[in-house]
Amino acid sequence: MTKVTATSDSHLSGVAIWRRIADAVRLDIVGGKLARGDKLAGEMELAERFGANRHTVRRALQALAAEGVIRTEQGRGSFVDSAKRLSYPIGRRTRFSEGLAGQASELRRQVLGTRLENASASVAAALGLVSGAKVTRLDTVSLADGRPISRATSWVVYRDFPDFAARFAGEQSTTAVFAGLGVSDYVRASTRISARHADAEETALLKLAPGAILLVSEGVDADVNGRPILYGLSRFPADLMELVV
Amino acid sequence: MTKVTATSDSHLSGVAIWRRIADAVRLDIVGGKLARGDKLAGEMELAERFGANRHTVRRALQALAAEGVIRTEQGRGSFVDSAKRLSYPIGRRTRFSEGLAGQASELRRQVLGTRLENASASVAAALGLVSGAKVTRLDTVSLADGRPISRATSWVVYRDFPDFAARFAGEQSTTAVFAGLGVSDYVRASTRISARHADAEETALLKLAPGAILLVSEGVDADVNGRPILYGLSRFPADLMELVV
DNA sequence: TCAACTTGTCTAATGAACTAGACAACTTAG
DNA sequence: CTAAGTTGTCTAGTTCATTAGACAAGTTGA
Repeated sequence: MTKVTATSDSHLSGVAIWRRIADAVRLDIVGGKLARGDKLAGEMELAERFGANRHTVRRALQALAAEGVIRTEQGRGSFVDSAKRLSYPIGRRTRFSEGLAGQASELRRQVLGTRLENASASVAAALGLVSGAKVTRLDTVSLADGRPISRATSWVVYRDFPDFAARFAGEQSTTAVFAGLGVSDYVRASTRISARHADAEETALLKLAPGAILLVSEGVDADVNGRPILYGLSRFPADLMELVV
Repeated sequence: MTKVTATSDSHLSGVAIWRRIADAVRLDIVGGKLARGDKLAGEMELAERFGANRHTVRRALQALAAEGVIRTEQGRGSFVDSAKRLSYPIGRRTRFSEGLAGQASELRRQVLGTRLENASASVAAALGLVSGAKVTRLDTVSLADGRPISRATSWVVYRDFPDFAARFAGEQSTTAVFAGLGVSDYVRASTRISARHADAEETALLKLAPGAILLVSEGVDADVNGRPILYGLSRFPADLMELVV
């Protein structure tokens, strides 16, 4: 378990001690050191381990209980109440549902909306367009067993696929939509991965605790001729997901 | 620029408002929205944008100035004083120095130490050993232009490469060490990527602000026959680095 | 039943975080 | 030079984070 230097520099970090303790304990759980049903150390022992007060530890445990990660019972202790992280595979043939099959019993992609917009500098660069060119934007949230696990935004060149938005309403899968538009196959041309804190909108949509960390995956899909067809920006809660290359 | 809902839920997140503002502004800088030398919005405008007090914004800017990300001048404003994120390539032939060549003028790997230890459950599983088998552990910190950009730990099967630790003292590159041990080529068999907050030791070694986010890359290198030879765990400051697949 | 150990709840005190307002000091454009 | 706009620095008050100690309430095993 990771040690947190408590009192000395909590005011320098801007991150409350109870949150750092909660993060450390959650890491042991989603990282596999503690399995579902395991008993956590007692509040006194945790307080000593982190060099903090028992009340501070209690606040961390309350946050984890509110997230559904642990469950606390008076007189007995706290127990792990969640599973390991899901692994999202990334490769040349990244497909959403195939990769997670077997790790969750129910996968669903929910469309937040589509709209036509002018490509920003970064979107235009990724798709090989001039800045301001028309693109179709698709916003989605994906759920595994009812729990949100990713927030994705995709941009498609409007000139090449004017029907993209309309077709997506009927189909649930990007692969199927492109198949209907004459693109029988596509591959991931490049992927960039970074990490940051979730903003307010992401916190709400992904039902996260405020201040949660996101893994951000940014990539371009290209057809068999290497022409860019889709630019995607996916955000995964780092506590729930890991990316496997 | 990302909006932060300020007063309403700062106490629920455990992350101070000034830190969230600092993170949002830093994200605009390392993400490329603001270039070196650009002028930031004024303190009043930032305060309004984030729904916070000017004093709170000032604290965020002071933190960024202390990190060396911006520079503030009385009567004039604040200016960007740092460059974009470095991109670390990940693929079947991940090599440290090759990938970053051209992005920094000086790359250095510093050996913190080597030691013989018994494989933990996760290390044993990755290398295909029984738990407790002897492995050589190597701890390093890498620097680009004098700035720490990664903290890595590697484990090598002792039985297969008993001289690994000794040889690493002379050579600076893992590739060169394996070449001297008869492994002419090796490839990355698998990579898992996650993200979390830095702990106290990582914060110190990587010279980070407390509470910084790390990208964690975990992978196994295998020789041409597919036999695992090295298990590596690398941690990159998410503000300085992104991973490119 | 009893003793030891667990979590739950209360009071109290200190310091940091945040807000609010005012004014000084500096820079720039007119 | 002047006016407008910028950052720097005070004071003051409220809320939250953290510590400390004490005791209640539930669980477990001897």
